[in-house]
Amino acid sequence: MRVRFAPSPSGHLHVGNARTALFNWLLARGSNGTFVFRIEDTDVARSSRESEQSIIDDLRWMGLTWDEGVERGGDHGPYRQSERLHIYRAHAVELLATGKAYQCFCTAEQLEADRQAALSEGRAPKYTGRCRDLSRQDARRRVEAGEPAVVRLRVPQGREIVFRDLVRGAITFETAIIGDFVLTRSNGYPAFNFAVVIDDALMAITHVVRGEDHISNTPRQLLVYEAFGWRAPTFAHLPLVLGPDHAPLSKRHGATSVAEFRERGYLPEALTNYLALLGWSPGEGEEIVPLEDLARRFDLESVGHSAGVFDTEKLAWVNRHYLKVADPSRLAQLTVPFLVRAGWLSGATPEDLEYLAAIVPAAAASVDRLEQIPDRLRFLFDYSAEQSLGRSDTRAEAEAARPVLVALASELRHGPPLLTREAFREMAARVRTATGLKGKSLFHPIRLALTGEPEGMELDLAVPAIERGAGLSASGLHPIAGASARAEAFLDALGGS
RNA sequence: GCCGGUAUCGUCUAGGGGUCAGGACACGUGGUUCUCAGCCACGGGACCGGGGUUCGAAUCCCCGUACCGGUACCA
Repeated sequence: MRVRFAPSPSGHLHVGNARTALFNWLLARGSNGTFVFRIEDTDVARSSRESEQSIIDDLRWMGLTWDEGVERGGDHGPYRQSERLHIYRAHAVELLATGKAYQCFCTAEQLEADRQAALSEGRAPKYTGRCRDLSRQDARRRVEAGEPAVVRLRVPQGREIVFRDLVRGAITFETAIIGDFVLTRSNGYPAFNFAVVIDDALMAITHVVRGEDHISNTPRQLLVYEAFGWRAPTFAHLPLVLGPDHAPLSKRHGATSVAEFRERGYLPEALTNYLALLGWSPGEGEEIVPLEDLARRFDLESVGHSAGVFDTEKLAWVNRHYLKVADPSRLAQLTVPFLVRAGWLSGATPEDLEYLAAIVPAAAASVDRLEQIPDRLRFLFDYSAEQSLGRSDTRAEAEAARPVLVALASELRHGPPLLTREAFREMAARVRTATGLKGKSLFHPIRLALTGEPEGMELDLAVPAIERGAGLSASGLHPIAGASARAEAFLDALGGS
């Protein structure tokens, strides 16, 4: 089995296309097949190398590597359409020679007028065939005179084109509604339906798996295969990805590109897992299916037939799962850019990474995305007793809890650093004994004094994180005040008795 | 307009001539005796409409309707 993903490099990789790429990749991986990556850059105005590179980066980030294609090579290259122009030209000449295609000199204005006329008369707006019967001599003369020409396929009329779609079954089209479409544009570039067929045929693609928006291109492409006498591949059309309002997913729905999801801190395994289950189901209500399992179990027959709404909430839930099971040091690495952006880290030293690996998982377990981790770790790097007490409810609570704060400061002054959750719990128990307070009236003031925040992660996790951070020296991290210093500062800021 | 496709909780879906129509996300309630988040438990919530076939239709057939795609010298 040989499959391909062939995006046009005109922007970032959209999640809809990413899913198409994923399904193709899964098919190849699951069948020991070959995944070909081709770039369709014949629309010169919209294509760019930057887009191509970003698509490549996004595919690699998702873990979708290709066996043949751009930046990798292979026996069926080149893999960039702009480098295959000579191939399309030769094939256009071939069809011209056999009379399967002809040159057309109609101007854009004529074509538009024909179209309007057809529409107003309720006819199908297809090419009228004005140049269909021009003699070759005439055509050659006009071309030599410098008249711009396109090459059109001579579409046989009165035929029925049927193909068996692996997702939807038999689909039928009448050629009567298909006009003689353009194969080669007047600028010499091939049109989509022509280039695709030549590439897929020459690259020996066996299964064309693409979006549903290509269904009506399929009969045209089948006609091109037929004109060359080539055997057509098997087709499978995937349902589209929609936004919450059932319109095609677009920027106004929020993030739509893989790059954006990466930047917001979604893990690649979460995106691929989510995308695979949008339109395909493993069956028995399974929701978490890692990439390797997907490759083993994915099949086109159980791909759904209807378009799916991209649900960011569900993606977030999947991401949370992978965040919880992610390796701590990987998590630490992935969080670095976000901490740098927050201004709490310049360059991560191995020492910093070790520290982060110990604390980041606790923060990661309670957020949707990596992007939100700095906020959960704010208590480490951005402690300010004054600022905390600036909140009136915090000040009131702290004043009422002065005995706890005094006992806390005293315990911290005399005791060792609280490097473990046990050490913290024992210290808290001593404060409870000293004050006779427990529960909320004990712990909440401690939270306020040591983290500077009314909410946050469990204290027996937060406090050791503070203490370990305070013990760090000469690292790239923003300095972290220790618990004892915080308790003193908090009491100071609270003012006299 | 014409051509093609699609239709199960708000969303992703399982199922499929007789089921309490199952799961997940989201939502609501409760629990986790510091809080937020998380996590756990429980709860409400669906077969597009109309005909037909049948003892029986959400399931099969037909007709509508809605939505999506195409109808280009975009891909």
